[in-house]
Amino acid sequence: MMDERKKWLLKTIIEDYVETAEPVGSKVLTTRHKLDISPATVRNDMADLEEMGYLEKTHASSGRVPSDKGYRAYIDNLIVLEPLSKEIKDYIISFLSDAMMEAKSLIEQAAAVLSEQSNYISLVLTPRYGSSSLRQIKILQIEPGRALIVVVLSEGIVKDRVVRIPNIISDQQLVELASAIERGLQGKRLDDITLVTVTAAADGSTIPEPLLNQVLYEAYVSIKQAGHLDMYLQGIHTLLDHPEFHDIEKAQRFLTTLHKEHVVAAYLDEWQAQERENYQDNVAINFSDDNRTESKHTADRPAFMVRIGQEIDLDGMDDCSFITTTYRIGGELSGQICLIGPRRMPYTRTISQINFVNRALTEQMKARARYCKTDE
Amino acid sequence: MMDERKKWLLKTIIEDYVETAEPVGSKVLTTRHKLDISPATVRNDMADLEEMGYLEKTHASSGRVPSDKGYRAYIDNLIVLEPLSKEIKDYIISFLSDAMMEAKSLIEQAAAVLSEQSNYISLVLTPRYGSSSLRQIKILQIEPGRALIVVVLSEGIVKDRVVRIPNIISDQQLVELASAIERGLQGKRLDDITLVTVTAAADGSTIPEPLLNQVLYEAYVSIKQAGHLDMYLQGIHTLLDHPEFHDIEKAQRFLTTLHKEHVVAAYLDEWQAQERENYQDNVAINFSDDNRTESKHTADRPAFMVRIGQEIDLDGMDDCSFITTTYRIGGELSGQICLIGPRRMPYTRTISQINFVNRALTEQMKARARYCKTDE
DNA sequence: TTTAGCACTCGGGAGCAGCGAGTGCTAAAT
DNA sequence: ATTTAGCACTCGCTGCTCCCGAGTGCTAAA
Repeated sequence: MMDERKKWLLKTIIEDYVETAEPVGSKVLTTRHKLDISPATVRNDMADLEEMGYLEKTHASSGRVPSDKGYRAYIDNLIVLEPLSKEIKDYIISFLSDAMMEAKSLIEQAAAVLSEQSNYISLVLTPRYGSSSLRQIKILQIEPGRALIVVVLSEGIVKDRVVRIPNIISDQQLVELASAIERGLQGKRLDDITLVTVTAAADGSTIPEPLLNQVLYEAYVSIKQAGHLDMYLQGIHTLLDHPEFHDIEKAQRFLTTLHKEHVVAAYLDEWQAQERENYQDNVAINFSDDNRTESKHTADRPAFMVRIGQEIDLDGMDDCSFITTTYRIGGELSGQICLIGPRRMPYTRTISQINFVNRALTEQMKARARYCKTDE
Repeated sequence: MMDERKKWLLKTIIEDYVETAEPVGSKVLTTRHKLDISPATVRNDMADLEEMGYLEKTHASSGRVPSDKGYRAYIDNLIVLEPLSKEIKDYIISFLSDAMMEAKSLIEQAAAVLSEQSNYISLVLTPRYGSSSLRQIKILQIEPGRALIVVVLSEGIVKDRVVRIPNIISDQQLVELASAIERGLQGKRLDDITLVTVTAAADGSTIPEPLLNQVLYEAYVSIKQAGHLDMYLQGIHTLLDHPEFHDIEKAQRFLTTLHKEHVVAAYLDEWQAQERENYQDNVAINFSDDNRTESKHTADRPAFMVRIGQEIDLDGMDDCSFITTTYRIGGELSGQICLIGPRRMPYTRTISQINFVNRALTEQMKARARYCKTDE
């Protein structure tokens, strides 16, 4: 059914289309690649590929354009990733190393560099820290009536927020309260901490009852919020660089959906959960179909997922592609890196980029851990 | 030269154009507003207004469109602001009151609500805190090798960052170091603090020399960064709602410039400085030209500035308008609220909105201060 | 000073023709 | 059994013309 030549054709058609953004026809294809078969032969194969659902026509007598299914086959079976150049790799690494210097977090920088390199929109989700545990909690009085609550998780993640507190509590009382809570809850999983647990831990505080409750509530919320997932979005300005968004309506719907950040984040999060279940089935095997397939990185390449077109059911994003990879911090915790662009995307390049950013990010995290832990 | 009727005409033409986005012609104008003068008369006046530079034609036989100068005259002399409805006001206020509850800062929320209400892009700059003074500095060890440095300014502004430190310093040493610095620098203006001052304040620490220097440097940077201006941008997704950006090239250039956030921020910041100098001259007097001018708010209305079209020299923004107002925190410190949209903008509405957000923001700041200070 | 009347301008949409890149199909060639 | 040449056909795009309508400026009368 799907012989080697057809596979090669499909791959080539997709790559040509990605490059030119024009439907590709039989004639052009043969000349462009100096094929030793005639356009007519190509036409026959194309007709077959179309019947199998890998290609589509934009109108009755136009060239072919890949369908969702075509892209899917390409990604799953045909693609040959090309390694990034040394310069690019070094650039990405140095970009992330600088992150410690600046106020921006490593994760934020990862989103920035990915978007910059790919010229698409990037989106990085932090892990949900629910299964992580509490290491420290501090309450600093900023001024009478306001305090900064700092929560440190076992992975060294720091989150803080400014809260209102009753304005007649002394610095000393707050410090004592915080250490009581810390002692009581240290090592507990975030998910297992409740307002009741917090209150219990604070037993013995010298702060009078009603005032205490307010502070405890804020502490509780801070701990809970520390477990929430954050999201960094970068590169919206690249949107109009891609002809598929020159249709204003489309671009508008896209932006509107993207603006509802939590919707997109929730969507990605859910996916990740699903994906982890089916993981066993999806062991993608790159069956090579020509001898250009020298460089395979199956070993050290982080797993990536691609969602194409209709597979995405967010309004206004049904002719986009999402490329996502999962990065890990320590054992349990994982977050996601995501690249959003039109379906017509140079996957060989973008996948390499997202994979490398993933590797570099993970590397930096480890390096940080190593630096901090002293041993190992 | 510019009699009452011409003024009224100019005002009406601008308001019609703003509403319809179509060049306005003499016929339409007379019927739409049931004028008791004929189209021919209107045409004569329009010709005059054009000659004076207030109106333009898009082509030889088209209706008129306001020029930069026309908008300027409108803003300076003709506009009659309309107060916001009670509902809207309440909504804005409640939106900002909630800010304390969420992680987002008041200022970030102000940007969000302004953009949401106006459906334009909003941008809020925090003050530069250089002239503000240091109230607290704390250094919390997160784990060996990493610390959180918290800086609190006299206005109750809190900023913090995670830094690397040598990993053999004890918690106790850090606490002592921080209080030494705090004692030494408390009440000093941020601008007056240098690495030398910080080092001097830390004299007597038990941390050995080379390690100490690293920490001091980070503390110094944290203090300096606390003085920097931050910027919150909201509402990019509204861009394509406005027909003037349906030209892809234009929208693209706009986004590219906006992406260089620091450029825009610097630009606004510079303006503010300039504007403050010429402040005396600019005392805009609304000379009323018809008796609809019942509701003037000259008294309690915060000053706003509008920059129109060519007056803005940022690439890709030369047919936009910037509306800015300055909000104050306490005495010296002031930040900016800015609304960016196309020149054709319902100024009566947007100016009221930005003014009200300014008032509400200032109010919230005061309320917070009052709550914290207890007295007053 | 205002207005009616008129000739003129220009953008934009509708209708139409021709081009070109593409197709599918058939029949001959390998 | 494939592959290929040949051919008729399709359809989007471009450019052309034509016309409409909303708008103008100018002139002469009110």
